[in-house]
Amino acid sequence: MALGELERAVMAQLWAAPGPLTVREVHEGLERELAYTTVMTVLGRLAKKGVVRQERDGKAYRYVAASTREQMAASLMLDALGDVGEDRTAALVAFVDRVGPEEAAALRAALQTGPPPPAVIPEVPEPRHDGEDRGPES
Amino acid sequence: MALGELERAVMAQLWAAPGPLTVREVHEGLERELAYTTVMTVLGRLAKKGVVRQERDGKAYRYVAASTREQMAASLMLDALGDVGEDRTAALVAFVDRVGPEEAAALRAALQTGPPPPAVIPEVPEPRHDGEDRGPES
DNA sequence: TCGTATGTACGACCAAGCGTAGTACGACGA
DNA sequence: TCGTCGTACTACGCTTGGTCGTACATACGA
Repeated sequence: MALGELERAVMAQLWAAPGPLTVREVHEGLERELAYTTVMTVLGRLAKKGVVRQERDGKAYRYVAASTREQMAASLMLDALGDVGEDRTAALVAFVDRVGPEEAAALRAALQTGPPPPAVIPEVPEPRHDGEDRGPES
Repeated sequence: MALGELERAVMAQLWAAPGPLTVREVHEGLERELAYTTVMTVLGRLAKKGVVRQERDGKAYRYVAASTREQMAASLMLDALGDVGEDRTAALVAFVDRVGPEEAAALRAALQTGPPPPAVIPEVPEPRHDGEDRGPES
């Protein structure tokens, strides 16, 4: 589910906003000069894809991103990792081998707060949940 | 640089093979019934994208993947991570929060063999290079 | 030498997705 | 009633990926 250029710009608007935005607000927030209907079409398509939600507000709609920017990035990373098929380990090695030191530190920290290295793979693959409320896990 | 369905199938063939393959070999290795020229076109397009290399072999070409499956997956993961913009840390947290225990273990191991946690972020963001030979870094 | 098999180069067609926008139509306030 | 705001629907051009066909070169056996 790759987004196009304009779609990404629109998502950036939604992510940057403190709350749901109307089409008009997104339209005015964009750098480019675009027709109002163009933004509306894009928002409609994003809604159809499930990456944004429409909320009725009087006669207008307000749009809000269905998941955070970080969650979406994580999903894309998972997808990329899934493409590799079997040997995910090697892919992860190649990955950490190419991230910068800041990212490596972030990974280390995130892994420390996680569960201790399991001696045996537990039954349930996901022991803890705290930020998992994305809807369309297709 | 996302690949299509057929393109991924062709890449799977190339990755599974011990060495460079001719168009004919890829064609015969594919599950689907396709015209020979279809496979040739796809290989040509992959070559134009830089994900496969052509090597002359007599009158025929042989095709080989430009990078390993794991490197390509790592690249895609880096791309996804780059999309997030600023707060890569949060994205990485969300990522490790959703990988399975095996992947977490692989990440831990990879991070241990890596450089020690820097006390201060150095000037150059990428202090070490060892597996960085992908060509078209556009 | 000629036909056939093998390969490559190039062009073409179609479907889907994205960027862009216009038009039609309903609700609402001046 | 009329202009404004907002939505719904349609449309068109471009790019990309899947799928081939045709043309052309070349090697090889009859």
